[in-house]
Amino acid sequence: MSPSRSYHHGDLRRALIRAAVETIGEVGAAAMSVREVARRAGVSHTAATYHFGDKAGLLTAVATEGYRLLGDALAAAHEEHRSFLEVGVAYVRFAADHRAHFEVMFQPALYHSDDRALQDARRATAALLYRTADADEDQVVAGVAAWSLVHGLATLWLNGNLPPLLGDDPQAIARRVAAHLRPRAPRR
Amino acid sequence: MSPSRSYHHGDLRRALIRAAVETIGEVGAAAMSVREVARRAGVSHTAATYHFGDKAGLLTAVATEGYRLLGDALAAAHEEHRSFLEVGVAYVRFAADHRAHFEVMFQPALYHSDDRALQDARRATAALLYRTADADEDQVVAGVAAWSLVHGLATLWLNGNLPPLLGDDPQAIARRVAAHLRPRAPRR
DNA sequence: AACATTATCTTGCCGGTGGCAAGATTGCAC
DNA sequence: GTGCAATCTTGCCACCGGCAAGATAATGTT
Repeated sequence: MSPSRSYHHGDLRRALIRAAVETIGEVGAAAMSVREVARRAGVSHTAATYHFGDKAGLLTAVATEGYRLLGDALAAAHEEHRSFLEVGVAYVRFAADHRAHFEVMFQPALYHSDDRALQDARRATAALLYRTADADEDQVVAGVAAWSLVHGLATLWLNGNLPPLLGDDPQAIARRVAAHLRPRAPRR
Repeated sequence: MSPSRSYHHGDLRRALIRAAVETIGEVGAAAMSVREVARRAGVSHTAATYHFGDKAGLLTAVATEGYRLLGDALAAAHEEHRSFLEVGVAYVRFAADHRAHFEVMFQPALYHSDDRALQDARRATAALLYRTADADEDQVVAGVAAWSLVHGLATLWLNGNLPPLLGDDPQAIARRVAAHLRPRAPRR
């Protein structure tokens, strides 16, 4: 169960990602240092470099995990409510519950955006947002509009650019705001 | 007119902001270093510290300038077209034309968000987005929806998260996407 | 005109950071 | 149990941000 204390540590890779997420949650992605992350995992900083190549590699792993988690959350919301709006709400909730992941995911300059695993995870999640299966361009535009709305709302909320008047519950705000999207041929 | 070559440099402050914007445009806000910016201005790095206090102070100046420029752009668009949609388009255009400013503005962790001049500029610009003069909460929500949409679109476009299918002209995309906002009591 | 004061910029220094090279330790294959 | 590969550490380097002290130049005072 817990191979924490041992010889070669067990699975440092996962522990480092955990520590990185934790650190980013406290000091922000820009201020995160590999050395600090390694310190939290009780390990030398070059151990991290060994597993991830470099700092950007570590952040690539964080972003990849983020896209997978987001995909899971969106799929679950869709499964449970069969509501496009609730998928949007789930998006905002994800941003609020996983600030660190979210922050990294949308700063591609911080990681290796050409990484294979990352691209796969990103593509899979994007497919959930604008159902790209049907090639109808108008539907893609509608999907982009929906994604833009919830993404913009999430980021503005995260960095405190929303008027305090609206309260501090991101999900409630999301429902009110998303209602301003013109409903358009929901399923095909 | 150009006091560029002289004794104490003339107006280093403006030159440093220029250099910072230029550097950020090339390497991103996170990778910008005060030393590099100072180098481009032909000056020691502590000269920058003298004018801005610290690195965050320099970025505060960049963000402040950004909010002012954005406010001007939005006001001009409103003045010219009297169209709410065109204000949104202007927002996206600003993000595309001033990537560096935009990138800094919406990463408050990078600068001193409690700075007076910054708050003033930010407040003034925000007032243009959801006309906060009328206290009607529903109108504020409508404004937040509009801002969220264009802000999300701008950021997604900036970091390459839009489907290539839509082309590469941010303004054209903005017009199509913004059309999905439910039109709501435009003027008071 | 001489001097003091202030604003502006430089040099020198410090701890911290990311990355590399070399080496130590440990698990595994056979 | 011996060789081999994986994993981690130590030692090093250049760069970074920030501080203290000092140099230089503009301005004000008389």
